Order: sequence, then structure tokens, then C-alpha cells
Amino acid sequence: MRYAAGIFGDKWCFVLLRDVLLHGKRYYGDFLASDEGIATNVLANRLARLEASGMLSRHIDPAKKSKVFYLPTDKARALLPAFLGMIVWSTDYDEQTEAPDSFAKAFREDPKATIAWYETEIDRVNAALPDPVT
Amino acid sequence: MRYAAGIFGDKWCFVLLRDVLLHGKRYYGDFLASDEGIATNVLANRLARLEASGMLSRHIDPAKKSKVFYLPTDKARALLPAFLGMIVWSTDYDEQTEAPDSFAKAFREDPKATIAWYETEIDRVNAALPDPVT
DNA sequence: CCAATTCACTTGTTTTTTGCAAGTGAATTG
DNA sequence: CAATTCACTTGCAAAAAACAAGTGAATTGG
Repeated sequence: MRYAAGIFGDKWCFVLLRDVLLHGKRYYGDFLASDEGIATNVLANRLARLEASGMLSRHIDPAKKSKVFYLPTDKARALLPAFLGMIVWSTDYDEQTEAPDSFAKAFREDPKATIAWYETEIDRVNAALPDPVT
Repeated sequence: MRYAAGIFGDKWCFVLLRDVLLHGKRYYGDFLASDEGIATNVLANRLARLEASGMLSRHIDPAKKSKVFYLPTDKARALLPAFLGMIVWSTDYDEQTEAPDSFAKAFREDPKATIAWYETEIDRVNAALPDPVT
């Protein structure tokens, strides 16, 4: 748990992991445009930190070498169950949640299937990206 | 998720919730003695923040009125599944984890039972405390 | 009693981190 | 080949954290 706190017990790391796992964000520019409004220096710092801790892998877009994208590693993907658990919690206690009740219902009835659905979503987004060049 | 990040996307809030939910800590002095070494001003600030967001309730020990303890609310207890999910994740990826493999095994085989076990643990700790005086 | 102690915080002060504005340099486009 | 895109850096002011030292109510020991 101390390990977990060290990695995403930081607001921005938490937001970035959410964006990459749940919102299909991959490019630097995508992350920068997050609703929360992260500063560029903090974004660069946190992407580096997440790469260093093995949560994201950094790649250069071969079609346009000035663009960079980040892929969630298996280690990051393994957080999905915990993240989805937090979303369910939010649907119960956040009055302004954007997550529909149907999500919480589905997750509670069959968590494994819900997790599997998000896993395939991640694969689908990754498949649409160019072949990673490290 | 944004709501969740706002509440425990902060290292110290995260640690305090872990301590109250998983390590049976209740008294101000208990939290202060956490391995991570929180400063007193930050501790006071975070306890107030968690109380304001309805995660903890503050009580004065009637037996010794200078002592204060904090109880996790139902809202905080509802985070148990997500927290336990994170611990399972840590057992897989943190080489220095203190959690035994048996825990991850039990949780994966029967998450509901494992959650229920922690719920009763929380009740057991609470039952040993004096009647809460707000 | 009452001086010493415990306990949950506060109050400075220094150090670290963040947010903001403005670059920078490599790669690409028109 | 000048203008633009893009992923960062850099410099600086502001906010937050760590550290050290109180403060005051409640309790204990003599």
C-alpha cells in the first residue's frame, strides 16, 4: 500500500493513469488537454515519473517524429480492478458523478466481465496507434 | 473519479485512510506515529479535510477528555474493495511488499468474503473504543 | 492543591513543490 | 525555407510541506 501511495498517491499521476486506462488518452497533447488543467512542466515530470516506475512506456510516432505517445504497461493495466472499484464508490457518494448507475450495477453484478470489457477497450485504442518505436 | 482524486489523490489523505481502514488506527497519536512520518500541522489539516469530506468523524474520549479519536464513516468503509484491490496489485508488483501472498490469493478467490472480514475487523476495533462523544 | 506532564493542535520559518509565462529546438508543413 | 507544430525547459512568483517551537486545556503525581 505504501508502494501504491508512492506511485499514484499524487493527484497528477492519478489523473494521468485514469486518462490512459479509462479515457483512451495516449498522446502528450491529449494529457495536456485534461479537464483538470495540468501545467506542462508538471506533465513532463509526471510522465517521466510514471515511465520510471514502469507504468507507462514512451514511444515516438514514426509517422510524425515530433509526436510522442505513451502506452500503459501490464503493471498499469493491472490497476484496472482497483480503479473501477473507485468509480463505483464515486457513483455512490459523488452527487456530481458523470458515471452512469448502469456502470456500477454492471460492475457489481459481474466485475470480471466489466474489467475484461475495459481491457479490450485499451487494446482497441492501442491497435489504432502506429507500431511503437522506442 | 475526479471526486475520488480530490479526496484521496493526496498522499497523506491516502495514508490516513489506509491506517484507519486497514491498520486499526483511531487516535491522533496513532496517526502521528505512522511509518511515513507526517508533520503535526499536516496531520491536523488532513484530519480536518477528511472530516469535512465526510470520511472520518471526530470524537473526544470521555475517559480522558484531552484525547481525540476518529472513526471511519460508512463512506470511508465503502472504499475497502478499492483499497484491497490496490493491495493485491502491490503484492504483484512491489518487491518489498509486506502483504503475504495468501492475502492476494484469498481476495482473488473470494473478494466478498475478504472484504467482509475487514469489515468485521473495523467493527471489532470500533467496539473496543469508548462511546463516541462528538 | 499545584507543579509537571500529556495531548491535540498552532504558529512561525525554511525548504520544496506548484502554477504560470515564456522560451527552445527538433521535425514538419505550405 | 519561413512559419508552424510539438514536446518539453527554464525562470520566477505563489502555494504548500517539513521542521522546530510553542500553546492551552485536561490530567497525573506528590
